[in-house]
Amino acid sequence: MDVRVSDTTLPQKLSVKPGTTPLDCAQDSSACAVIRSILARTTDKWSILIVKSLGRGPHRFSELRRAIDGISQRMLTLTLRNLERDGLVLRTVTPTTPPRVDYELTTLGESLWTLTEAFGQWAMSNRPEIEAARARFDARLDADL
Amino acid sequence: MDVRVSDTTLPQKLSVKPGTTPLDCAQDSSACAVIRSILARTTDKWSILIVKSLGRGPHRFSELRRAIDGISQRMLTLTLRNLERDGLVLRTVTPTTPPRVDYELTTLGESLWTLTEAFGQWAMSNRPEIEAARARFDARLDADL
DNA sequence: CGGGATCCGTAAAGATACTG
DNA sequence: CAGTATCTTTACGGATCCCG
Repeated sequence: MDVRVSDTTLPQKLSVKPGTTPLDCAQDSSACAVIRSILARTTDKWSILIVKSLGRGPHRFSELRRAIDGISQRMLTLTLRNLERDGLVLRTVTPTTPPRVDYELTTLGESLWTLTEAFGQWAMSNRPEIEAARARFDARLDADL
Repeated sequence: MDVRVSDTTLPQKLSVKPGTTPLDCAQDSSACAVIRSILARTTDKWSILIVKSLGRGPHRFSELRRAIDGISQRMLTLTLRNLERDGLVLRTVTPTTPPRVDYELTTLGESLWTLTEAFGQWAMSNRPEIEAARARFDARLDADL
């Protein structure tokens, strides 16, 4: 069922080889669910910011809370628990008074950090272009009305 | 398939000095909100899967709907609109009967695709380790009860 | 076929108060 | 200080109907 596009200029920079279809959700649907759960956990709003913050070394709970603007203590706790559960973050409790809890990235977490860092860099460097695209889109919507 | 993410932007294992705090959300809080909105849009559950599907070339609406298991037509429409608004996806309407709409990644979208692909690869290759960590964590919870 | 509009249930996020 | 528990609120997502 070859469907070609009748458009004028299709960049098509990516070479789509017939045999190579890596990571197709349709053909390995068993793994897909797990992958999706991993992606959902590792790429959600707060996880990215937490991993980013921990990328520069261990931090205490209150330090993270202050570093990540707008996060509630509940979301910080929940997200840290999930990251710990996935083996991305190590939690160290020092039972003093007052208690002290430090969080740090595991080796696995550090490998994830390089990816989130790349994501952050991408967002930073492409911010003007994205904002321009948004403005154009919204302007076109207004014009069509 | 040219998945080079490390060329210029990906920092490999930055040295973690105590004083240096690059990309801190606290010190550039104006940009932080925009970056967060970009990250929220580009890393949410469906966007990643759509970008991944479009990474192998243009697709129609119904193709995407079949390719992405579990997505509703509403979420597909909404997410595609948002991606289009951010300049990541190009929407081409062919006003035939029945109508035909094709979606493809823009150049900006392709640069994002390399990142999501890297994320997917990371999730795939680290899946066993993550599942093991989850099992360990859950087992420890049961033991503590 | 590719949506838009509407209604609605649920689950996640926020705010607040309390505790070891 | 680092959570837990509870309540409220939000918006996410699905189902349905409709139209060009």
